[in-house]
Amino acid sequence: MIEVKDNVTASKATISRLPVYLRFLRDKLKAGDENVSSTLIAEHLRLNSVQVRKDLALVSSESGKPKLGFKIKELIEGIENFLGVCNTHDAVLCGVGNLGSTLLKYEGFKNYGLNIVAAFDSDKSVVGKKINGISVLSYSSLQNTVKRLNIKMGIITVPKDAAQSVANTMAESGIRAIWNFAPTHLALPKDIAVKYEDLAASLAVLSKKLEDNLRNEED
Amino acid sequence: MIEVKDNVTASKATISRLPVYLRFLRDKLKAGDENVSSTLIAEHLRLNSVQVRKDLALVSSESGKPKLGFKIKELIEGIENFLGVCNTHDAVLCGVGNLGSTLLKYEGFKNYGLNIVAAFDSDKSVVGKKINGISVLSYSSLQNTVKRLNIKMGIITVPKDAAQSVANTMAESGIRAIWNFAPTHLALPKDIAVKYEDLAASLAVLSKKLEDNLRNEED
DNA sequence: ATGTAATCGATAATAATTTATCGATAAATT
DNA sequence: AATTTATCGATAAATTATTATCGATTACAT
Repeated sequence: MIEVKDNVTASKATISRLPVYLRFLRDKLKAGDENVSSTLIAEHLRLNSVQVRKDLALVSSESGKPKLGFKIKELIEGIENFLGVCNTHDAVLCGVGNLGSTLLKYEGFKNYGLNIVAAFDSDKSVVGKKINGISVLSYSSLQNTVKRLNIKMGIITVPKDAAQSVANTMAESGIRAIWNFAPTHLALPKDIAVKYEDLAASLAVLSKKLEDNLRNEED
Repeated sequence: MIEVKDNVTASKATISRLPVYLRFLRDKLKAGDENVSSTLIAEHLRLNSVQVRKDLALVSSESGKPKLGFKIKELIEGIENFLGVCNTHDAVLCGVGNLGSTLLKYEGFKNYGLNIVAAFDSDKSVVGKKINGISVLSYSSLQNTVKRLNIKMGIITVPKDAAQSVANTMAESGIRAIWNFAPTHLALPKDIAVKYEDLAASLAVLSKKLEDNLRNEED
């Protein structure tokens, strides 16, 4: 029986650190370790140990032991539970080009509670195919499928110019969360959650870090 | 002549918002608009208008005008300039699988100052090919190439288990910033900047938003 | 058994970020 | 020309996030 903490609010920053912990912990477990200290996690992940403890306190039901740290298994369960790895989200993907196909083939999502049930494209040459076991259907059937299966999450991997239109269709079909990989801004009602997968933004952050590092060395 | 603000420090949060502004502004410009207010940007991007003004003040040399807002062109120039879209970074990519190929084909990087000069893989069946004009070389030549061309940035798109080893090689070759798409944690010296492209983390954030939205509706 | 070192959790302090307020200004309107 | 309105920038306040401190606890070594 997994104990759940309810009414817990984690900041966006914490939430994005949790999968990082999860990864690290899974690696550690695989390596045969049973316990881990916040200090060790912090060192490896370049974080502050107090922060690590605070984050973990939010999601883990058991507390750590002095000198030993935390039980890795416990932590993993806690994080998985918090992130809802168990209560899986069904999703549809729209746009089976390079990126779309790549995502369909990506096995890692299952570990994080995402289940892509169907893909859509308007290009007849890909419709009817199966990628990694997921059928590619005609774009015209998106709306019906989403309604019928009561799907709440959509992934957009179409070209820039088509993205807004796809997003609108998804919204009309009842989708409430959109993961947008198209390099464009989407105008959508506020009750629809949107997450932009913005490679440019990531790159900007990395470039800045690099420049800062290089500059600091000169001085 | 582009005026540059120097010694400006933007927070990580600001830096990751800048590309978002940039995209939005480019869209607006394309749509024929000349001016834009912080209010409008904030509304569309779901931000606070004061925050938008502050962010823009960091990167833009001209100030906005009451009732009109900012000149879009000015803003674009300012952001591009700040993000170093001009001072391009050369980079190498390692791991020409699904994801690697997709990234090599992605044209958007050029708009953000990233220039992938070569790709590497240990699989002989892809070595020698060209993808989007970029040669795929043998992994064994990575170190020499990086040193010779004095490349500072590396992109890792190899499978999980190979990532650490590739990262080490890159570090030894003089690379100072690593963009890691492999779903694993990397242990690296602190003077090497690392940016994890963590789809799981994005997904976690989106899932949380979705759950919160759905929960709020029940009440 | 006793002491030592590592770690925890709680609380306090600090720092960073976001948001609110407000007077000033410039375009648009009357 | 005067008034209204939208917007700005600056400053202040509030919120949030991070880091430091410290007594308590527990395994491990002596």
